[in-house]
Amino acid sequence: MSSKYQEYNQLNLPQIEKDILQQWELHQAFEKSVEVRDGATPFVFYEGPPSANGLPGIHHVISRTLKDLVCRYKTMQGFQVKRKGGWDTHGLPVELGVEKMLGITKEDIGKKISIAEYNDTCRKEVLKYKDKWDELTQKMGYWVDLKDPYITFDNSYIESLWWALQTLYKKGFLYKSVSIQPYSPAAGTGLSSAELNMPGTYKDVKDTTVVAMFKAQQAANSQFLFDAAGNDEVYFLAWTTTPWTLPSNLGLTVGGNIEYVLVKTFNQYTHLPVNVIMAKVLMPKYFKAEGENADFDAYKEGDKVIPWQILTSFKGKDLENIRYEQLLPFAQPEEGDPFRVIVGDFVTTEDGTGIVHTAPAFGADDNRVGKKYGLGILTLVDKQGKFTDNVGEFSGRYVKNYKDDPNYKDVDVDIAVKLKKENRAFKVEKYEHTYPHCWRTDKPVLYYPLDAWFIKTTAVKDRMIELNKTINWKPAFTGTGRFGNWLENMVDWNLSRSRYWGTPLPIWRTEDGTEEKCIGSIEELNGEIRKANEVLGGDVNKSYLHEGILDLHKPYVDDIILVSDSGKPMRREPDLVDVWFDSGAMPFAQQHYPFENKEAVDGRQAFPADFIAEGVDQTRGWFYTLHALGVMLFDSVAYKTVVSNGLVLDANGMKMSKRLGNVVNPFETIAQYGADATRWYLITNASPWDSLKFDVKGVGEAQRKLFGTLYNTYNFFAMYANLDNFTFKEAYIPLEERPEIDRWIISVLNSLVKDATAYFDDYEPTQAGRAVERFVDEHLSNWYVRLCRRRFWKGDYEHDKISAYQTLYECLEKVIQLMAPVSPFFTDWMFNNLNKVTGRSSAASIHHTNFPEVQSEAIDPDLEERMQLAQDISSLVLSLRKKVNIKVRQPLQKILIPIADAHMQEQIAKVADLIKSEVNVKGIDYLTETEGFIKKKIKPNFKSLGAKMGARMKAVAAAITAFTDADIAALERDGHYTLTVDGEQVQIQLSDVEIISEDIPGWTVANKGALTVALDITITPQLQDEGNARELVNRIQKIRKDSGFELTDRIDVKVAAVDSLKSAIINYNDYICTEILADSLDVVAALQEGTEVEVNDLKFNVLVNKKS
RNA sequence: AGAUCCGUAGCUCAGCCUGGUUAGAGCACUACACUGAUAAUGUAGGGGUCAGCAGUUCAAAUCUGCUCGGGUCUACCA
Repeated sequence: MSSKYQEYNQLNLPQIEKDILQQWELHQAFEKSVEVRDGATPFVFYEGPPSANGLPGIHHVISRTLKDLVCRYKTMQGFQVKRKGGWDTHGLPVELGVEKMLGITKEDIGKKISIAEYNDTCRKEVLKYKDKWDELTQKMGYWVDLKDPYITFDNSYIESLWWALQTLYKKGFLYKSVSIQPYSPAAGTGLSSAELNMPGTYKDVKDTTVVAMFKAQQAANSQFLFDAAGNDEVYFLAWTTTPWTLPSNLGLTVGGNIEYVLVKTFNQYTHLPVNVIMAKVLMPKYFKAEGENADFDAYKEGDKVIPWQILTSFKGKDLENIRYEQLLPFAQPEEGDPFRVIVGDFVTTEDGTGIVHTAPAFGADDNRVGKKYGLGILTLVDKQGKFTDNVGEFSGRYVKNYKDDPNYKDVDVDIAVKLKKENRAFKVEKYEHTYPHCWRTDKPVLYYPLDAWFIKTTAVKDRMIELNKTINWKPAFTGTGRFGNWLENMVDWNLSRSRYWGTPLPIWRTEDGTEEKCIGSIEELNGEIRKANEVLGGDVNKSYLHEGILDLHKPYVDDIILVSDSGKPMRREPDLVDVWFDSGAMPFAQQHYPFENKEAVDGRQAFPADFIAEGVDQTRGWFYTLHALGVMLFDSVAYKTVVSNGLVLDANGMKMSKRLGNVVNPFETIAQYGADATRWYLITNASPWDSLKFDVKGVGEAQRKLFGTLYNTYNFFAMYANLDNFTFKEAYIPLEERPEIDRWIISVLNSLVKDATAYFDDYEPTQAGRAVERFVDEHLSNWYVRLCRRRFWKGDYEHDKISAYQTLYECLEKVIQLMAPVSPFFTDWMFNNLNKVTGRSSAASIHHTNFPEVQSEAIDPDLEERMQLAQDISSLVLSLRKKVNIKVRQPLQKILIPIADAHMQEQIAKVADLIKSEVNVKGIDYLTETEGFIKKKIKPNFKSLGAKMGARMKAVAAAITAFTDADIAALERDGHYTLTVDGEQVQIQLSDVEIISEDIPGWTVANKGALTVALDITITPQLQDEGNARELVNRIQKIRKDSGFELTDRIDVKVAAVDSLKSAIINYNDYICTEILADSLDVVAALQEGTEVEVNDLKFNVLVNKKS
């Protein structure tokens, strides 16, 4: 233990942090913070794994600060919080990075470079920036276990994923199907949504669009149309921007509640009379108003205005299942019941005709609704992007110019021409819209049916929605809004990715697809490997027979051939699984469950998480996959509380991106301002879920304001505590034996502890931090310390002084504990500085201590109220002094305060001494209404009055405002008053108005709310003397300080005082001497030596000599 | 295009859920004061069509609808 508190010359946060980091490492502070809670209730936290193939940015600092502070807080609350770090290592971004680095494309893999080599490169590259990440983790003070992280490419991790996949498989949740995915014929590959969202992929293109005419078939369910049309032909109109999909059309989708009309008119190309069906609200797009009910017989070719007439109208659902003739009958689907009108919820009347041409092969919506109605599927375009051989005259033609053919003819145009000729086109025009393009080839993407494996999440949709309601979402609207909607509209989870670096799907199939096996562990696979070799013989799986499989990645798993129950060879389904499966499975995969740690997960010790936090962009990513797997595998939520933090924008509100070059480098910010100030700024500036405009100036402000103030307060304490040898060795002085102001700050401190605890418990660190800021600045520094300064440097080391030290010490001790979760370095530094001397805590670090508990008995609302009164009154008096230009150093006789009730007077009386010394007046006079000369003002209380008066409110308010002094007096006397409004009598109560003492005629007054203060500004000669004495004290103190004297040095003083000061020096000689620690103070006639000073515009010399 | 969040002083944010009549704070700016915490502090001042429009209401920054601007997610769909 040290006997002196360390004093400092300057606050250097970055240096403090370096020192503390060293100590943490030396003493294994993090490990110990977990150890000290051995046996305590676990608080389960999951670290969302970052991908280390990109550099960390400032936005990573905010989510990690959030995670860290919750974990530190819960540790201080007595929970054991294990934090296993992790790395997300698979996936497309890794692969794209490697391809870029090697200068290859996907097609080159397996040709120019072996899959084994490629994957080895990925494995190395993915942890490229691990060192940088580790450095950030350390420097920002994020406590997470980096020594034993989970890594998603580890065999043990993948084995857990396989267990999960097999479990889902056994439950019947894993199936193979066709899905419509973005596909680039030019590149010959499917595209991920990430690739589709790369900048520049969406381009404006001009396409030929067609409103095609689908001829309805006459039948019982369509008879109402034909009745209206006089048994003429009836056509459905459907618009498409991709006419090349028309040969694959299998359905027409309408909106169930949309109103449609049957219209009699002419085809503008063939001039034949037709009857067409479309949505009513879209008619103006196709029909001119003046054509309505025009003369049909008079119409002739070339007329600008085409006559039309509505024959009947009906709802979309009336059209359901009406059949129509195939538009371009080149080929028919092998199965299904096509060419029907169906109902879908995605139909809008924004554009087109309100009837959607539906080709299940080329649109996700189309496919979904097609499946629902069993339309079948017809794919007349091959993977090169050209029509198949069975599309008549269009066979073999590319649907878009994928080969850069200079003679390419737009097939859409030819289809439009054909339809025009056949009286099957109602309108053909160019249309400009945005369309996605392949980022690598710049060619249009098309949506194409590809084989894929799915997880049937829709089977547990209701359960997922139900369990989601038990999750504590911060902010709540993310859970009900964004996430809730997402669940409501959920589709099955497409697991398949045709890539190389990822978790392989552990499914082996016979060639005909009739038999398959889903493998759930390494052991099972090795058994199957040997079995296949025995049954199939030869070289099958030869290289895997001895040691079994060593790496669960491609290409090794693809070498393995298994055998089906009927003895047929089975090969692995070539897909990898979506990386989101990797991260969604981390709760159990990080534990290598169920092969290890089975009890921890099954016994709900390590599952589900009590808390997770990530960026709001993870809502449909990690948050979703965690939830889906939690529900499907364990019928449980995966996390009880989730905080989604917003984005970090730059100072101008722009998203930070490498492209714009506005990324804030976290290392620089931390180096300059320190991690504590950075963390504090990030947490307190905006709620975590609001997007944050990051401005380094704000970090500087946090540094100056909060940390600077605390540091000053500490230094102040240390300076005097060292002089007095205060080490908290005396017994704790009971609160009731401490002065008012001590009990007040302890009361406020405990209120703060109460509030901060509630905020932290509610995952509102922003509110907690702001409350702490208010306390440190307004209450502790600018009121308590300022008012108590004299107590620390005046007088003997006895009861009052010890009380002050104990009080200030306790405030510092507890406030840094409240701050410790957010700003771990500075608080630990101060904790050590304090604790080294006092040894109050046996903990080696603030992070091993228990969070302060509220002492409710210390909270005194009355006390807090009257101190607020004292602050307000002081503030008013100071403003009055300013108004009449009288310095605070000049004592004044008294202030007058009108008193509303006895309680108020009692309250003020208790803090009268504080007020008097703060504003330098001799006394306080309380005025009650009996004095009679206070001018009062009355204001209606709208809230209570409004409820009673309703519409008469305005008149009542006017009447009250017009009250005379007599009216007010009457109301105060009787407690009620009857007034007449619009001829009606209404009674108002005292509680319906607010009466304040506004003015005391003849006095200088100031108001704040209901509080009024008047100041007596008469300066008597005696007051003048006292003021001058204080001026002199001030000047001599300055000389002492400038001369570098110690606080305790005694002095002799000679003053060549001018006449006007003499009486002050004589009358207040003792006072002055005590203040300046002088043994003698003499007035001399003239003085050559000494320092020139000025008081009230008079200059004279003062000589100060230190006694040896 | 849909969903959702955001828009209050030059800047960063409270207040909105639960409507109440002079809309607050900090920073920055200006002036004055204070000073044994001093790169701190106090007082005063300027600075706002609470994004816009409409509605509900005696009363709207606050509730409702629409519009505009910004962000995010989902989709790109006829």
